[in-house]
Amino acid sequence: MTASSRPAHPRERRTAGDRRAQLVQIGLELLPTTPVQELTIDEVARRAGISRSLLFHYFANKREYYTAVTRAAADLLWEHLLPAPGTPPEEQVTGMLDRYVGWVETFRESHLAFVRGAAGGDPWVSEVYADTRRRLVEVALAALELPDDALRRQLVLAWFAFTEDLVGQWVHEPTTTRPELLDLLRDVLRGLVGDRPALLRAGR
Amino acid sequence: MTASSRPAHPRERRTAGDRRAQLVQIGLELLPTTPVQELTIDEVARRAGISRSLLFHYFANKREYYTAVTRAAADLLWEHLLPAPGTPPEEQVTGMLDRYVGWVETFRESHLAFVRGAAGGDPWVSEVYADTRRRLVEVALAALELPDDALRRQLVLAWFAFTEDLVGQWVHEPTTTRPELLDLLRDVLRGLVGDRPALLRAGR
DNA sequence: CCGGCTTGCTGAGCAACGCTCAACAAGCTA
DNA sequence: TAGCTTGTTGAGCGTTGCTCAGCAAGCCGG
Repeated sequence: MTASSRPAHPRERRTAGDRRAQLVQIGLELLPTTPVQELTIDEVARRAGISRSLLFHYFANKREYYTAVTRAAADLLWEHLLPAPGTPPEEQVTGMLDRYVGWVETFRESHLAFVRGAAGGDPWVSEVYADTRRRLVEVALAALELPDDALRRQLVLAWFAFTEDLVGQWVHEPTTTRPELLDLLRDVLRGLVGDRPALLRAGR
Repeated sequence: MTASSRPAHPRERRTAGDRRAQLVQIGLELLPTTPVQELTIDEVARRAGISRSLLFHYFANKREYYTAVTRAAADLLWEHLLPAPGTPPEEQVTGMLDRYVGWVETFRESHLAFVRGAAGGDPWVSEVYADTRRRLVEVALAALELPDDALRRQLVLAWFAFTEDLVGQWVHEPTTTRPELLDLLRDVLRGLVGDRPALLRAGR
């Protein structure tokens, strides 16, 4: 009123791409403290220094926004896990496992929050991570030089669930050494789908 | 207006216990179609034929309501899985496994919706099912006549995650026969925590 | 310099929903 | 009849997701 008609924070104008990226980034930063679906448009807009309306200019609705955030988180994980091209097959799986545990160790709550959000509630969000997992199965089976029939796919997916759960517990209460954990996980996987499966008696 | 001042549906007065049970029951019926946290008070009250206000008389807030619904679902599962007293130990685990698969086969979407809701999002809801799982671990380890040290607990919990995931996939795409599935799950468990563990090299 | 176009952006406002509160009413007891 | 307990409701408030008409900043052709 007393001052100029310009707002205190002069309106910051960005390109569409920049703004979208910023909003997703803010979502990522809020992930550890807030379940994805409970992010409020108000809070995100406030942190971005924009109006609520603008967020709806970039995302049709709230769900589209937080699925975008979830996808961004899944992509970060995916890129971190993927073996460098040229890695010999036998090292690929151990490498991915090692990096996965490292990832969980580094981000702890943040990652657990992501998994929770991805596992539960909204089907749209679940589908995002389910997609990433499916791609990881392909990579894993290829690295193990095994065919990916339906049964093996299911077993590797279930082994992911096992791994996620176990590593999640382990970072909070390390009941074994890190190398032992890695060996265990690799042995379980080999036992499940390896070419001379110790467990997979149910061949077809 | 034209008729008496009484409402069309004459007010149905119930005891506190009955009303609470009815509301929880309605929540259970809505579970398969709606993620727990997205249940609207309006919808539940409408189905119960009461005002929104009354629901808040029985549950302090929305979360308290849907955790009650979740707990009810978890209790149903728990009661269905528990071995009958007097069952010989070696039959207890196979029996629980058999009943678990039967449960998932029977309720399919309903159960998957429950697991999703329990796994994701709201920590309060997660805790409800986490509690049930912890009790199941105790039962399982006792049935296997194994000590329940920290490592074994973690492994059995992770094996639950494995089982839930695999059975969830299997009911949608049966890649093996039912007995083969049960054998596989039992073998994996034995391999993980048995007294001569095929996989548990990481002893402490 | 001006009109017009594109496009990033906002404010007012609506509808749905969670939640509160004062008060009514049905049944019991005295 | 009076009074107590307790199941129940309607009005209403604040927040939140979402819409819409329109402003404003930069860029263009004339």
